[in-house]
Amino acid sequence: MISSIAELIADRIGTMPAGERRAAQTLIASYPMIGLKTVAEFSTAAGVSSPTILRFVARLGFQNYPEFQSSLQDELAAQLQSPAIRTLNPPSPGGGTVSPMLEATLDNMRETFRHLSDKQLADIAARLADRRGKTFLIGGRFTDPLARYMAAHLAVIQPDVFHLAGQESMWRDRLIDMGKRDVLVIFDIRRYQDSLVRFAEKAHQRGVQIVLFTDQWLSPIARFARHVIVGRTAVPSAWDSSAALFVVAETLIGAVTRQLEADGARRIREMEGLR
Amino acid sequence: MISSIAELIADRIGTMPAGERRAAQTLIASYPMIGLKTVAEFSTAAGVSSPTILRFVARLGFQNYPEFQSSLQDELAAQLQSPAIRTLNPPSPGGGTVSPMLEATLDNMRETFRHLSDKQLADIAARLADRRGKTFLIGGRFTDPLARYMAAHLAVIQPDVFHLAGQESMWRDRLIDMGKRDVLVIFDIRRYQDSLVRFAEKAHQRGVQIVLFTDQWLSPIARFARHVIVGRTAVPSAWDSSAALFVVAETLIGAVTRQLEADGARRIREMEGLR
DNA sequence: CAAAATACGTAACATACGATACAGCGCTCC
DNA sequence: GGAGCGCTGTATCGTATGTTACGTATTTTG
Repeated sequence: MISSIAELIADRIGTMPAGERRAAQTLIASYPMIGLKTVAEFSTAAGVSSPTILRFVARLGFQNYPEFQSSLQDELAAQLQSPAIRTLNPPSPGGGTVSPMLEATLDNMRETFRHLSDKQLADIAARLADRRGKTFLIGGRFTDPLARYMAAHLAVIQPDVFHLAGQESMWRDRLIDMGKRDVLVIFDIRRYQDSLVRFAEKAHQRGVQIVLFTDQWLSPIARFARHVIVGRTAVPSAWDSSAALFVVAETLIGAVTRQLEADGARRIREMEGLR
Repeated sequence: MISSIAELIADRIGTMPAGERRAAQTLIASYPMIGLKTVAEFSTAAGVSSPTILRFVARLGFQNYPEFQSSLQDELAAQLQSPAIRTLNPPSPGGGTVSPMLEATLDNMRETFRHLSDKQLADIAARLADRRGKTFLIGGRFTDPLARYMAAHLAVIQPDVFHLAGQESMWRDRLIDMGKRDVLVIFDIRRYQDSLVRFAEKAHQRGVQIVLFTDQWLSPIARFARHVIVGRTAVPSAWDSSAALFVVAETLIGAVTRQLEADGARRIREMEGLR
């Protein structure tokens, strides 16, 4: 059952030639506004020629372009009347792989933030923004990209941000640079890595403040951590989801940025200048 | 402060002559759809002549009818971007001041998945699971961690998965290994990196199938991409959010895993054995 | 009540828009 | 490697659309 043009496109995009597919993607990207404009505007937006646009709408089953536009308008009108509508992506029943995953992820995030107070986040942000020490970030097998992501952003707004990459021996040697003014951000979810635990313990012994991102079963590193952020990870998949932790990380990045606004803005401008 | 055309009309409808007032009322009655149609349709719907419609829009301050329509469209687009979800979603229960960051992120994900059909994801998953070629992943300055995250997972369930890291010259040389059976997954959001665009173009010329993760402004790489995934990135922060793309990536990882279940399970067991 | 001013519609006009014919190109399949 | 097919863009065409001029109707004002 196909009720919306968006579904129609999704259904047939596979059988379309390259040019028309670009038209389809462009339309979906800013659905449905582009389709309400003229053929010329649509075509330049998609980077194809006008006839390709017309062939595209013809392939969707419309006799001409105005008919296509009317159809889009009707859809929009219906949508505006009952705002709760879900016509774009019907709640894929049964075998649908998307919705359960998305729903679970959204739930995870809500749950994660429910157990996370503003004060906690503010404290951690303040710690990360306090520039008397250095910031180190590291993660496990699947979570190291989160550490990198956070490091990439923090490094823009402040100096002395280091992502610990490569071999274990590499970053173990960096311990010598770490002291009690420094912060170590660790991402560790099941199955917890021994190497990370050992590393965290040694860092802790040196007085390093540890901020731990982990799952609801708590990495053993929690023992040594000054701040623990617990993210829900359960999703209907063979893998655990790090999405909730990712969002917390982004939130923290935003908070730290705000705190360093004065300094940060200058740094960012300087960096822009350097590029 | 007048921000919408509807307000503008309400403001001036008192000073309008009879015919134009009828036009105004007709427009308000089925706002804004009638205004997107032709002058002729508008005029018959209002029971007046075309020139009256034109005088009406002129009185509102527009130079001509198309300009008026564009304005209506912009308004609609803005309305669609921040969906009525605000009204659907109870404003964060529990009284806790949940960060607007989280709300925006959740909205972004819902919006992102609204524009993403099951079929589209299934197609991409099938392509990634098709093990006749290799899979390469790469990302931009802030999105490369997403590429790494995806690569880390895919590499567990199938061979020939490569994350392209390091210097531009490094991965440019890998082009020689790429052919038309191979897939290149690229993450690229504003501000789009020239180096990535060039790389994508060369890969495309070699017949490599490109899967692009980008934002709603569409990286120029969309030109060369076989599949384009559009994620919303707007959040109340100095940075754009990649969280929606992250969730899509996780969803894809899950889908590919399911498709490779037979092979994948064996591989995973073997790997466990090796650890 | 008369006269002027304003409002409105009819009809002619020009433009910009969608549609089409055709040629070049790349791709696939013998 | 060659022949055929399908896709795409350029250029052209017809037309629907917005626009304007002008005459008639209606209201307003002295």
